[in-house]
Amino acid sequence: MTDATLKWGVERRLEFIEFRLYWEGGVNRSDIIEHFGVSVPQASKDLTLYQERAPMNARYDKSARRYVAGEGFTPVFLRPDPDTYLIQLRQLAEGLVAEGESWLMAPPVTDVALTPLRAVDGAVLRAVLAALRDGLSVEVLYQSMNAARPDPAWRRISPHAFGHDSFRWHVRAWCHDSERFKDFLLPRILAVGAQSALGRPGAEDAMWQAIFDLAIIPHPGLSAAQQTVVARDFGMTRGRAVLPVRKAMLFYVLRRLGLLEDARSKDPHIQHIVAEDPEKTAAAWPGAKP
Amino acid sequence: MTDATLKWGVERRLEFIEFRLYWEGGVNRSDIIEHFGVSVPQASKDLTLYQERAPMNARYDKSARRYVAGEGFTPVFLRPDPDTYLIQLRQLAEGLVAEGESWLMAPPVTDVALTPLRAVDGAVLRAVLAALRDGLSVEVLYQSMNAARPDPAWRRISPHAFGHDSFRWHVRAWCHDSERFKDFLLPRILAVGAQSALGRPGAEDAMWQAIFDLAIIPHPGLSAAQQTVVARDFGMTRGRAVLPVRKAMLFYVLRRLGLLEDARSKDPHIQHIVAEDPEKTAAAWPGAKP
DNA sequence: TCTGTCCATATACTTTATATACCTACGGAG
DNA sequence: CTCCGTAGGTATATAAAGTATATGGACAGA
Repeated sequence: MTDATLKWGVERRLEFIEFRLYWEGGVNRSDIIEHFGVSVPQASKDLTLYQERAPMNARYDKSARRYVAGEGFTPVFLRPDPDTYLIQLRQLAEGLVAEGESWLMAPPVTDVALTPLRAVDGAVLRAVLAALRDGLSVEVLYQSMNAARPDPAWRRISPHAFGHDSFRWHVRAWCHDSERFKDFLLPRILAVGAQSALGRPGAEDAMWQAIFDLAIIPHPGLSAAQQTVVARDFGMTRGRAVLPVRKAMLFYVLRRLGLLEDARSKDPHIQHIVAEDPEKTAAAWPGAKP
Repeated sequence: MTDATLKWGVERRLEFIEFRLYWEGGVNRSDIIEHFGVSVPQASKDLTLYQERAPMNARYDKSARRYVAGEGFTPVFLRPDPDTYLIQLRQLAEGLVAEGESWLMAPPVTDVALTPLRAVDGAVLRAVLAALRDGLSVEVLYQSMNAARPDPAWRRISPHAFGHDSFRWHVRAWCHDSERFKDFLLPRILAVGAQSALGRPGAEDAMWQAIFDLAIIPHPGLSAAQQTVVARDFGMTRGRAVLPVRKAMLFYVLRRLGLLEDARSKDPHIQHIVAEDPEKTAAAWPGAKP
């Protein structure tokens, strides 16, 4: 029993073996050889080592000629969390990783409704990250939706945080021109210029720092049984859930949940939830955003 | 010049060095030691090797005591794709990976509007994947939203594909009870039972196989300049974009894009796009879905 | 100037992995 | 039923990778 700590590379291979056993039902010696480029004997050794470390998890099926997951499988090298699988499936479906790099051997046919748009420029992202990291401001050529500025214009921003509206990436930054904290869509930053001194630190961004507790309940138009199901879907306790949301992000959360307009007047079979207090909710976000 | 092919583990470390240089601006020997658990001399060797393989990319800043990215940085071990960074940032912000496992050293403050719900049961996912992979049906205890079945009930399904509505995971399956192809929400499958023979293959799922070409245009209520910006946001050419969508996924795509109700009557500053042909679009999806 | 912290490198040693070879067990084609 | 082909296991010698330990240089800050 070598209880010694394993090398990083070996541990990755054992993790791979476990992943395949757990989620794909089985693993082959050749899988390891292909994925990690190791030799035949080394792959055999890895399988032997895995069986030492996790005795009941792998069982050789002579007929199928591969290792299959044992009955009382208890993961040792990875969390038995469905997310470890579903993240990879989603990335594969969205084309973010190549088939060969993924740990999924035989992924199911998968469709993702509306893969996020990916039009961020690498140089832009690097420059914004650098400014944020170093506590500086940076000039950006920004395409605003503001009717007063139809063409892209240079402005100086002091970025302090990133936000994702489940569709696109934003930068939260102090705008030196309008002297306000604002959201800037990363794909609308067309070019970057020079760095200089910081405008205002993120700690002063009141809308970013303030949290609004968004209370949601099942749509009252649903039957009692249906409301129970919706409550379970959204992890509600006693028929309500409270989501703490930054005020700067509230618009995006409400849009996502379909709560921008009057949710109670929508078809409850489409719009499953409503805001508990629509007026307070509507008052919490200050007008339309980009 | 050793042009030999590198070992998997070494290549991962060089990739890590490149990632840190490119996205975080610099890398330390100790970063490598901490992340991969190698010795001090080995980390030095890796840095030397990286400089051999990618001559202009790393430059030692004696003052800052770390390697920083060179001027004409040209990635060798990874794609200069912003997604490689943003995926990790998002996973970190959603708590899907631990801070230590991530390759991000100093991630910016990040907020994600509404992290996806994660209530899928591991055993359920494994059983559904197994049935799908082996071409079998499986019994599931399903909590329907159907008013006729308020309580969870056992039914048999033959799964053939996965779908993600950008919020939750679904399984597309033949339902043996209602004798139709349907969507089943993974979090609403409470338990799984025995496998048996396949009902109908996925090839016969007409709504899944059929593609609807969803044409979108900028909201006509926007100014011409704003419409141009929106067109750019959505990757439109000549003011329109066509998204090929499976009919089974159309409901989710339309809901996501805010096109379920009459988009033209909404505030164009919130609802940026509309369907080019709303009637054809409305006709393409058959009524409300779960 | 001294100290602590980075980085680089040299030597001897240990561990890991490869190449090559040979063995067993199973399923299907002839 | 025998003969392949394939998938898995193992043994030995050798090459490669990595460790432990020690030495030295450069720089920032006290």
